Amino acid sequence: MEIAVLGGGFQHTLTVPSPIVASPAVSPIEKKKRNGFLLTFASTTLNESQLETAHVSPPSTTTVRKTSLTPYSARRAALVYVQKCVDLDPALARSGGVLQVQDLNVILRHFGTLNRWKDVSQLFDWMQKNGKVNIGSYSSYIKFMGRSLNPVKVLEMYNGIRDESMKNNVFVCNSILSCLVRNGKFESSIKLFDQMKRGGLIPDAVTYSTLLAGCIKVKHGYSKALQLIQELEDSALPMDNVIYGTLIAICASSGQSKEAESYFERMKMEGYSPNDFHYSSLLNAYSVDGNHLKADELVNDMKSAGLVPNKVILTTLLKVYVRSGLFEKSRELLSQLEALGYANDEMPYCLLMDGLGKAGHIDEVKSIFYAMKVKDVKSGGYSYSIMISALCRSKLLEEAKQLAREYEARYDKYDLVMSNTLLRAYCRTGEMESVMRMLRKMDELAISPDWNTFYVLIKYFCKEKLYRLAYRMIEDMHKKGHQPDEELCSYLIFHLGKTGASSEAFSVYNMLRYSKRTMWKALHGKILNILVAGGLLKEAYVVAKDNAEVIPRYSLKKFTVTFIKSGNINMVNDVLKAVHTSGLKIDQEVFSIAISRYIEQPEKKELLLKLLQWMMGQGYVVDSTSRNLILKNSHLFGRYLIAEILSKQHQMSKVLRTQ
DNA sequence: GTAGGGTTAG
Repeated sequence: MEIAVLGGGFQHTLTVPSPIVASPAVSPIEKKKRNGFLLTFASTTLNESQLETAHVSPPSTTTVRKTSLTPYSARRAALVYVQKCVDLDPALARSGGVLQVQDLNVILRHFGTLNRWKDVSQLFDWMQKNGKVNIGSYSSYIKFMGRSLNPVKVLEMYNGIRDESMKNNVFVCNSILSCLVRNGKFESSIKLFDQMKRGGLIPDAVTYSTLLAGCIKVKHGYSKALQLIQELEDSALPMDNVIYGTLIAICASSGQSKEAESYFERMKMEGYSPNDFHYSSLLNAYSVDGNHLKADELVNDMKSAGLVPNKVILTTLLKVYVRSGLFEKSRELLSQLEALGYANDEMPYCLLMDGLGKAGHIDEVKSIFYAMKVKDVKSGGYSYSIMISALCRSKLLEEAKQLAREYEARYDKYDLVMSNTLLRAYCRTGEMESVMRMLRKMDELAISPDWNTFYVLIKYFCKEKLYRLAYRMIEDMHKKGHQPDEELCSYLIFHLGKTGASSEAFSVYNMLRYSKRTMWKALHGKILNILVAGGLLKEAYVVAKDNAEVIPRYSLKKFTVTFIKSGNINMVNDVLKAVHTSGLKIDQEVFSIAISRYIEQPEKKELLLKLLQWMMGQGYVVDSTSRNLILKNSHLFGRYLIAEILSKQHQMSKVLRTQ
């Protein structure tokens, strides 16, 4: 057992150079670089030979007593031993007792720095079980587990903390929030932040800086950032250059170039010198509105300040030129990038290709794409995606499909955008098998579809006349929170209606109606026709009532007649009133249908009486056939009442006639 | 040795 541990430990020192044991010859620069690790050791007086000894023979409480090692050195020895061990649990069982919280934190950070997540987690568990944790342990643990992409585990741990002062400690909170932000859980981080504040957290500049970083790549990130900045200012916390940098990037990514500029100026006014990041973020903001004049000026300012434009700055400048439509200038800059050795990956080519493609210059896009192949530029798939999209846009569908196949054969690498691009190429060329294969692939790789995926598929299924399938897709799309737009909905409503799927058509109509998207007015009339044809009269009533003013007369009339004939009898009067209120004059023919229907169902006599009274109030006259029909059946309704109403009706019609 | 950041492509 002991031999195995020793052997393992030794092997470990051979394969991974331990930062804690300095090698004999270390250059001053090297020493500076490793300073972080060496600090652990700065306070100890142990020399290297003692360390090696300590490492080779596992210390135990008995050896501590029996040898001449001081308790302090024993702690050091135990630290090194645990840090270098292969099997953590037995090592902790043997030596953990000697170690203090700060020693364990050193080991925790050591494992974390080496990306040994399993060890980090195992050690932290042991520390918790043995009550050897402090704020530092928590914040380091959270930091590392956040890096190993395990936010769920981190949250569970955080929720399990009983000690309120620990739970609301600003360091612990900041590292939790950072973990969420880094893993793309911005919404959750904001929710948790509010919860933490209620629990007693007093946020500091780091807290705000952490949350601001999350605003960059989310929708409405800019307005959220403004709220956070307001809070920061209300708390009288200072803005530093980190916060300014983040803010400029947020403005750039949400198209707020004026605001980006103003934060940049404010930062300079407060005495901070902008660095490469500040410059490139502002430059990026200028790309949004294609402001190449300001961009050139900024790059010149930067040079005057003694900074040399780097690869990112020049690539961003290229983006500005492309967005400004200055393709000649872009080509020149790309040549410069090539000369400087800054065009060894595909990004600058992609920027130019994308701009050219969107401007419809497909031949130039092609020539850059093939030139890249000749130059052997590294590609991660972006250039393929741009090229395939450009081909689809120019309706060169066969070429797009061929290139999609080539990409799959060569790279077999997928993310959401690539999957959508390939799907589009296959859908537009009607490659059903490839479409299905792509969908299975997305499923396997857990790539969840977005708005574009659904859009492409629904259009495709419609084209293939697979309307039910298209409907299931749009349902799924809606459930996942993506709002289909009007074009797609009306297209599908039309086809569903034509194939008699009126209830499905109605549900698509409702998706659009209850979304915040605009709605084509004529759609109300279309859906009404579909519902009437499909016999969904109750639904038709809702549509007719809410949108009567934009529904064509003939549709409204057709609905009214159909409803009076076969809709719910209890609602017949309501329908007539609603149609009348919308300004449509009701024909006598319609009333006579209603009256015959009531006569057939004497138990609804109250409704007939109400109708007759209402008609009178609105100046509608009962025609002679209906009148005779009512008189013939007056015993069912109460002779006196009927006679009274009819005589009033008669008088009214006489008045009307003389008029 | 407890926590934070920002730049370019589909």
